Amino acid sequence: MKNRCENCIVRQFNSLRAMSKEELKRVSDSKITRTIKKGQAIFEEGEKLNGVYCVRDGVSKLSKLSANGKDQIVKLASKGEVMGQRSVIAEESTNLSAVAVSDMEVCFIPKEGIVDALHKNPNFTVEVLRHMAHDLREADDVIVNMSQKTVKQRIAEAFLYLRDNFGADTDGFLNVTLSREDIANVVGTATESCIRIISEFKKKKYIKTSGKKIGVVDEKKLRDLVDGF
Amino acid sequence: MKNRCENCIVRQFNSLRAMSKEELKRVSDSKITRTIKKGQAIFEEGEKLNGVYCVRDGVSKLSKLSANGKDQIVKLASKGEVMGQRSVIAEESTNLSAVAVSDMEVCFIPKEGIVDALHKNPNFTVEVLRHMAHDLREADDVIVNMSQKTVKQRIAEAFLYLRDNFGADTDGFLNVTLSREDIANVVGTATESCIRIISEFKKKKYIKTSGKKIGVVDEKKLRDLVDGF
DNA sequence: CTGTAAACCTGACAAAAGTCATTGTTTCAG
DNA sequence: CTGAAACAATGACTTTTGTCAGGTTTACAG
Repeated sequence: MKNRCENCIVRQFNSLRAMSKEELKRVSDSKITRTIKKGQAIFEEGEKLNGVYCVRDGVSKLSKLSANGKDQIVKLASKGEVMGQRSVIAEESTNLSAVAVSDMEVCFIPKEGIVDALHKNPNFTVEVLRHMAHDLREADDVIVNMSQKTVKQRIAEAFLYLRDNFGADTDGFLNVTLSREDIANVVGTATESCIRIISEFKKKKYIKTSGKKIGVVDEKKLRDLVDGF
Repeated sequence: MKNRCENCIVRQFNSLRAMSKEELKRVSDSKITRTIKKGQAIFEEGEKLNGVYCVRDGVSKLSKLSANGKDQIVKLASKGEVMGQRSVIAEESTNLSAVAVSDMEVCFIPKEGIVDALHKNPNFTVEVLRHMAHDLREADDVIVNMSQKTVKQRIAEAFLYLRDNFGADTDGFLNVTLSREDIANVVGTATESCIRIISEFKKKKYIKTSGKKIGVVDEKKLRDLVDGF
């Protein structure tokens, strides 16, 4: 239980045996836990990170400011996910900001331990590499979705994605609660367009709402919409 | 001169000293050179690749078929670039098709040599990792562009990108010649919309054309357009 | 050369998405 | 409990983009 942070790293990098005992211990010893309130930033676009953040609890949005002043949310990170690896590995400043979408608990892991393990432990590095290759493939899929699908399709897909990745409570409402604006920023559209489409889905009984909570009602219909009927 | 293929690998992976002499020799010995005609496929989406392709000459488009039947071009690879690494590293089938945009010469490098070096040479692996982290960052930028910029902005940006990355001849015409349909598939729009915007740019003297060749005339105007005036 | 297929272009229209303005509804700090 | 601020919703309108249905030009195999 006390070593949940190790698990973050291990899960993210998908390689339990890739890090040696000493490496894990060292990483674990140097960690710092922090509590973050909803709406607070963990780091901002352009900062130099000297370590990675591992999510213990809550959800964070990773976004990038576009030229027209809108945020584009590129990823949502929840329990067990690591933020800031790219920056640490490439030794560049981050291209993304991380802001808490709910109250969070994160732990910070200084880069030294990670960089060291990367250079000394090929198996670990290969696992990280594999993970990144996979992420890159997913990024290609996102690019295709963004440029070929309509806003309606992207919103439908977002709800299915949220349910599959963050789950739903016993009443069928999504575990992550995003504002309409955040949803708009995930799919890359205007907030008003997003609201209108959500209303339409609600009217057609594809989804249900209760306050800010949203629940998937008709998965099949949403799926059909995404796939172009 | 005979070892230009080594250079491909080295340049792409950005690490001359990261591969040992023997490793380089082995990679170089096992290479196979192939000539590909314009329009021919090098590999297709879904195939399992048992090696990577390194571009010696010409340009290839890497694209993915979307649900609505349109191709989305995700990347253009030219001299010195490697195609198929992700697939080999992640041990997944490719998510992209590679088709020659001009007559090409590529060399094929079986995966064994690469996989072997990855496991045995941490420096090499770290370099590859770094390269991939960088690509992933670029992918984020593309996602933001695709979802926040208008078609007109994306087309203007595409011309600037093509000129900066593939250069222009003495008359100012781009070295890569893409059909209007290909350009449309790069920016993710309908061919007709693409043609209309190209005509508009020509009328406004932002670009010039001669047959299929396109040249950037007013870089500043294009830049301003991309940045939203 | 020359016919033909592919590529390019254009107009007319429809659909999708963005913008602006306004109002209703929550939320939550004090 | 309450009032301001943030969020959600909706109408009216414009702009952008896509689609269909023709045309014209260009490339090139035979």
